[in-house]
Amino acid sequence: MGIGLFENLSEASQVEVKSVLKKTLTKRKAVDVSLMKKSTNINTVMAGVQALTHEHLSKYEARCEFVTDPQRLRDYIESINTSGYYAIDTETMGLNPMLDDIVGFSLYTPSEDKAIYVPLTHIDIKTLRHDVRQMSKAVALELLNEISAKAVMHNCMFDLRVLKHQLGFNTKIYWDTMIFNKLFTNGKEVSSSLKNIYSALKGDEQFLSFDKYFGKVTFNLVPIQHAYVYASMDALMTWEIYQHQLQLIENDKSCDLAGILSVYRNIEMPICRIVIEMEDAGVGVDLEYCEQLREVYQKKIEEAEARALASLKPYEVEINEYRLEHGGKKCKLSDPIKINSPIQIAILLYDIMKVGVIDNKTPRGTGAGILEKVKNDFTRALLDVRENGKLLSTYIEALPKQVNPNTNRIHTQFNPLGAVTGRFSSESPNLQNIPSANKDIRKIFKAREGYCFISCDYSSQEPRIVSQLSNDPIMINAFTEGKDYYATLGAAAYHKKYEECRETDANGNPNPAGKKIRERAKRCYLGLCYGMQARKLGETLGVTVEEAVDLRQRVLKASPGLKMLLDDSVEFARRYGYVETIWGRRRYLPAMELDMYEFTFLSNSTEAMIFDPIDFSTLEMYDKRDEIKEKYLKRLENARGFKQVSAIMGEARAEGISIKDNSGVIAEAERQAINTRVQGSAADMTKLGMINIYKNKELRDLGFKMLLAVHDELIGECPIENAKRCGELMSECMLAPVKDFVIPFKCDCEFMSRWGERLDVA
DNA sequence: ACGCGACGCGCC
DNA sequence: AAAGGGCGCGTCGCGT
Repeated sequence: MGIGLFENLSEASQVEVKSVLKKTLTKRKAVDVSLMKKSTNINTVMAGVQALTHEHLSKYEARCEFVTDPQRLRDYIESINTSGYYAIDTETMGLNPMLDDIVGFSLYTPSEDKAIYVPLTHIDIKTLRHDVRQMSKAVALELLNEISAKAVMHNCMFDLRVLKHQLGFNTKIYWDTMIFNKLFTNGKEVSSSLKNIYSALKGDEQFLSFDKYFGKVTFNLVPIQHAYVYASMDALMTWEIYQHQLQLIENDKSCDLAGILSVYRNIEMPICRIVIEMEDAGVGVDLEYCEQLREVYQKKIEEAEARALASLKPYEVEINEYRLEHGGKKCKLSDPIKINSPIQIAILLYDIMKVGVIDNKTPRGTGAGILEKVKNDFTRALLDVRENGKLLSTYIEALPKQVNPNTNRIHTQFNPLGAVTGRFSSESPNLQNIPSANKDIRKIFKAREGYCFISCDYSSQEPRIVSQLSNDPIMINAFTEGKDYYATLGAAAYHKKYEECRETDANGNPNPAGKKIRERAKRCYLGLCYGMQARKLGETLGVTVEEAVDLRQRVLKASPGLKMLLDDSVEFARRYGYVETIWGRRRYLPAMELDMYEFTFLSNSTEAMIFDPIDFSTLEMYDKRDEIKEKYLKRLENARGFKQVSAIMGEARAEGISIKDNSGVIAEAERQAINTRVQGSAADMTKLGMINIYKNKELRDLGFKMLLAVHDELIGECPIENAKRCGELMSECMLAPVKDFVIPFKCDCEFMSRWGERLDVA
């Protein structure tokens, strides 16, 4: 198969190639690489790569070129500058843009016939040395710096950082085809990968992903003559997708897409460089403190584990009996017991202690809620093990592993479109779920010498958004008067005075009765926004379902605007198949367009008979299909309760009709419709706040740098002496996007030497 | 040995 | 009858 790339290699060289490959093979993830799976033979692996690239990509050779001659690149860049726009894409050793080296880059501009690939760091597998037939990084950088045209990329968050860190090329992004695609298809089940978008665009051909072609083989090992078409095509595809996206906007005569386009232009594109600066700035970590914490928490866990095992002593006989009955040594209940195994815990709880079913939904669940209800020595100890174990493995031990050795800081990746609602997600590590209740963990993060953290968060951001969206007089009043919103809501719901529903009385003394009402109003209100049902609300408040139902009715009556918001969101989503935020971000909700019940007439059903060409009586059967459907729909509509519904569905199935119940996914989409408008608008607001902060010259001059975004909270760093002023400016910038709202917004600032450790600044 | 889904749980 | 929105990650246990 193919030409053996290693045929001419000496034995010794083969061994060396193998070691190089082995390193890279263990680094990368593999996805279905059938040609490589079975064999570790290097010849086969590389021949597979070659065969695949040849099979799929050789037909594009005429549109691609690899460039090692500086003069050719210089000419190409002149072309780029003439046309004013170009697409650029990088190939790298991995997916970490700060640590993984660049292997080459590709360019395309429409005034040239071909897309080009510029190889930089490929290895010649014959000599196992740097391939001499490529351009040096320094020369490439010098030439790239001549570009004055606007750059189009697919996922610029990655390429911009690679170009900056691995090549020293600092450039700006003009258009990002991935961001555009994600925004315009948000919520639909489509992939935004370059190859998938392009394949959909072309319709007739599947363009394979990096993994499909190269699997675990890093790109520097792919010989340039096999690599360049793949790489060049990335730039070409990006360009064509860009053209298609321009067309999409051009054709939108009714301006249906104006809202999303505005989010694209005014939020998501500007946010890119801001987030890149945050990621590159990183955040400081106290490794010695981590080590101290590790010891403390390890002790805590050992102690709790010992307590858990000791509490099982009374069950020793039962446990041994269970093991004997269930496979002895192979029993799932291992010896010693694995305290972190939910399966083993379930056996202990339900089969040995026989605590009975606690939660009907998860009859053998071992979650914290269930353990708290069982409440014996064992579950108490287990909860301690869980809690401290989580803290140890997820934070105390994991965070130091993420420290970049070059900067001694953690450089999280923030994905601006990581959540469908428009929120950021954060990964490697996730800095948006660092424990706050626990007072130890956040202190792992410390400000630079002479600097302090400033944290500025929107005070009750989502309730204010709800009030803005619903235009409810009670809510507007509470916020404009600066009253406690939930106390106001509680007072309106229970026809009491506002003062009676506050957590404290006029003198600042605790007011338990008021606190209770306020708490109920709050839980109920938040529950409504999340689509929580009365049952669950009752559970979380510790009241009966009846009381919960009553509470909900009271709150909805007290706040008619909230009721309208809930109803309108669902109605809008049902009519249009999507919802929008205040700023025009859209989330499609395909489930809203489903029928409550879907009918499939199986082969043994009446429908099958219509295909019998001899028996004309089946024609009559065909006509009856809709009738049958109608009949079942009527019955399902009138059915009360799960039992009746499933009985009807069973009956239908006996008749050869399968009925799919979509009520679950539709209800889920309804909850999402409501929540997305609220959460998504909040996300837009925070992002706009970030953009304002970034644009503020005074903040920049004061040495302020943004570091983290945690949904409704922004955290930055600045010299301690400038902290106070920076806090004021931050707050101003964050509030600017909502200055015209009927609801006043508010931000709270905190200054910290470590995260979670307050600092007084003059 | 490794990928993957389920579970459980940290945050807003 | 039953249904809380949005994330990422560690562990387990299964499957290949």
